[in-house]
Amino acid sequence: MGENETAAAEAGRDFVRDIVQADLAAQRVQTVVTRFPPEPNGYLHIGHAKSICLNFGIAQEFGGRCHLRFDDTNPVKEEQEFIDSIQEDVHWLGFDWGTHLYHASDYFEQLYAWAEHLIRAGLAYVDDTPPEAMRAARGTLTEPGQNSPFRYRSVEENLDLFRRMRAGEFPNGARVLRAKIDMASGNMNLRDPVLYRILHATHPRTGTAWCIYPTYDFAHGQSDAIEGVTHSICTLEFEDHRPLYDWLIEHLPVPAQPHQYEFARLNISYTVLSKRNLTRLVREGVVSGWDDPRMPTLAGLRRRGVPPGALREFVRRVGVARANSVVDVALFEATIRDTLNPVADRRMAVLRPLRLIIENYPEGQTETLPAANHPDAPERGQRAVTFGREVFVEQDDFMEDPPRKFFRLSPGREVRLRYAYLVTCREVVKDAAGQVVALRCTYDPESRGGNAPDGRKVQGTLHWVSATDSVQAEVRLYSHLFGRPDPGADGDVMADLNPNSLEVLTEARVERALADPTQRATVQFERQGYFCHDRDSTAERPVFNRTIGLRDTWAKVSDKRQAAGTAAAPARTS
RNA sequence: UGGGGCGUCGCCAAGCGGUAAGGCAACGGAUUUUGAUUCCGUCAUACGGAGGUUCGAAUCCUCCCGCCCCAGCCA
Repeated sequence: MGENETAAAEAGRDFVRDIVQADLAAQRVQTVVTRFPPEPNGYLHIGHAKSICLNFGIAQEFGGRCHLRFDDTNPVKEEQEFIDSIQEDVHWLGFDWGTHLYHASDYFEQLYAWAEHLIRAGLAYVDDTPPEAMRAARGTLTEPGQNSPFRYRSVEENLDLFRRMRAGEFPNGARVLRAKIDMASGNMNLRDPVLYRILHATHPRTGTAWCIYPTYDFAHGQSDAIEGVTHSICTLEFEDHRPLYDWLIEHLPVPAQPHQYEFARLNISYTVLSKRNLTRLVREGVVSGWDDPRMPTLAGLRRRGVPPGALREFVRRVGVARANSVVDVALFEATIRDTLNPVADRRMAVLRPLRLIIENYPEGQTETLPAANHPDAPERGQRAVTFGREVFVEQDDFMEDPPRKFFRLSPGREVRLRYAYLVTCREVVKDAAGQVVALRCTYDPESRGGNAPDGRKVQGTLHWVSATDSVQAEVRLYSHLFGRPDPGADGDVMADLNPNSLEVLTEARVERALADPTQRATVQFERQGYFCHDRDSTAERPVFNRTIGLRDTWAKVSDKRQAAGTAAAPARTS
C-alpha cells in the first residue's frame, strides 16, 4: 500500500467516518456507539444494507459497538414476523449486535416520565384538537400556523389529562400530547409536533400495557441517549427533524447528548426500494413473497444466491455521500460477479438441450473424464463427468446457417466439448415441422481431454452434459422486475413491470454433481452464469435460480448485428 | 421570494486554495479448453452558470439556474 492509499484509508472513506474520526481524535467521544434502528413493518432490503454496513462497519472499524434497536412505536403497523426476519437478515449480512438488542418499547416508561417532565417545564401540552382541525391550523409551507386554543392549559390540567390518556379514558384520536415550540417556524417539525398519540392497539412486545405511544420524534433521540449512542446516522429526509431531535435532547434530563447525521439513501436503477412499493408487490401477488428472488430484499437476494459479501462490497463501492443519486444496477451485478468468480465451483448444465449423437463412439460405452472445479484454482480439485455416445448441448450453440464470427457448432464445423473431445457436425436431424431435433456428429478419439495430437485449433468450446448420466432440472431465469430504469416515474410503478422478469425452463439437464440440493453454495454453470439450488429443490427434481448471468460479449455483438439487420441470432428449436 | 439540503465524466464518487483519485459502463488490444476470468490501453483543459477575491479556485465571496425533502396523531 502506497503512502497515498494509507493516507486515504486513515482519512476515512466518507464524511461520516471523517466525523467519527474527528470526534474520537478530539476526545469528544471515548467509544463510538451507533445503532441500526429498523421499524419492524417490513423486510429489510438492499437500501437497509447500506445503513447496516455503515453503522456496524463504523463501530467495527473504530472499535466501538453497534446496537440493533427496533423502532417499535407504532403497534398498528408492526409484526413479530418482521422482528424475526430483520434479525436473521442482519446476521446473514455478517453483523452481530452481541448483547445489544434493544427496542424503543423497552423505554416506554422512561419516555413517559420524560413527557411529564416536559409538561412540568411548560414545554408540552395536551391538545384536544381533532386531526383535521390540527392539520388546518398547522399552516402551510409559506404561511405560519395558528396556536391551538389548548396551548395554554395549566401544568396541572395537562398532567391530569395526560395521565388519563395513559389510563385509557379516551378513544383513539381524542387528544395528543404536543411539544410547545413555535407554530410560526419555517420548519414544519417545530410547529408544536405531536409527542404522544392514543392508540388502543396490541403491541407485539408490550401487549396491552399501553394505549398511548410516543411518536418517532419523541422516541428516537431519547432512545439514542439512553443507549449512549454517539452517532445517530439516518437518511436525508430526517434532516428537518434534527432541530427537534436537538431540542428534545436539550430540554430533557437525558444521560447523554447524541448527535444525528444524515446521508443519502440508496436508489438503484430498474429497482424499487420503498417499503410501500415492496409491500404492494407482495400483497398484489406480483412476486411470490418477500423472498422472491427478484425482490431487492435481503431475503430475496439470499434466495437468489447473492452472497452477503457481495452486498457489503457493493455498499463499499457505492460510497456514502449527501447527494441524492441512482446507482446503475450494472454496478451491483458486476459486484456479484466479482465476488462469486473467485470462489464459485464450476459445473456444466444445459439449459435448453439439443441432442448430439456421436456416430463413431461405440454404442453402450461410457467413460469418465476429469473436470476442474475451478480452472484458476487447481487446489479446489476435480470431479468426474460422464461422457458417452449421446450428449446434450445448448440449442444456442448450434446454427444451421451461422453468421461470420459464430464460433460454435454448425454443419461441417468442429468444436471442442469441454474436458472431453473434439466433435464435428455431420448431419442435422429435423422433425416433420422442420425443427432441428438432433445433430449427428463424429468425434476424434485422439482428442481425449480436448486437444488433438496434431495441434489443430477449434474456435469454440461448448459445455455439455451426458444424455444418460445427467439429471433433469428446473431452472429459473430472472431479470429486472421493472422494464425501465426509473419505475414509477410516470406514475404507477405497476405499469412499469417487466412481464418477462421470470422465465422457467423445465427441461434443463445438469451434470450429476449438481443433483445434491444440500449443496447451497452458488456455483457457476460454465459459459452461462451463477446459479444456486432454490429451496424448492429436491434430489429427484433439482430447481436452480440464476443469480446473475456471465458477461456475454457475443450476445452484445449479436444483438447489435440483429439491430443492424445483418445477421440473425441463434434460433431456438423449441 | 417558508425552512432544510444537493449540483465534479453516461452512473456512483474522491477532492477541504496549488493546478481533476477510484469503481461501474463504454471502446480498443493481448492471453484463454468458459465469446467468462485475467491483463494492458483509451475515456472530464474540466468541476450547474455568470461575475469577483487570489500569483493560483472544483475548493473562498456574490448573484443566478436546476434538482430533492418537509404541511402523518408514519418512520
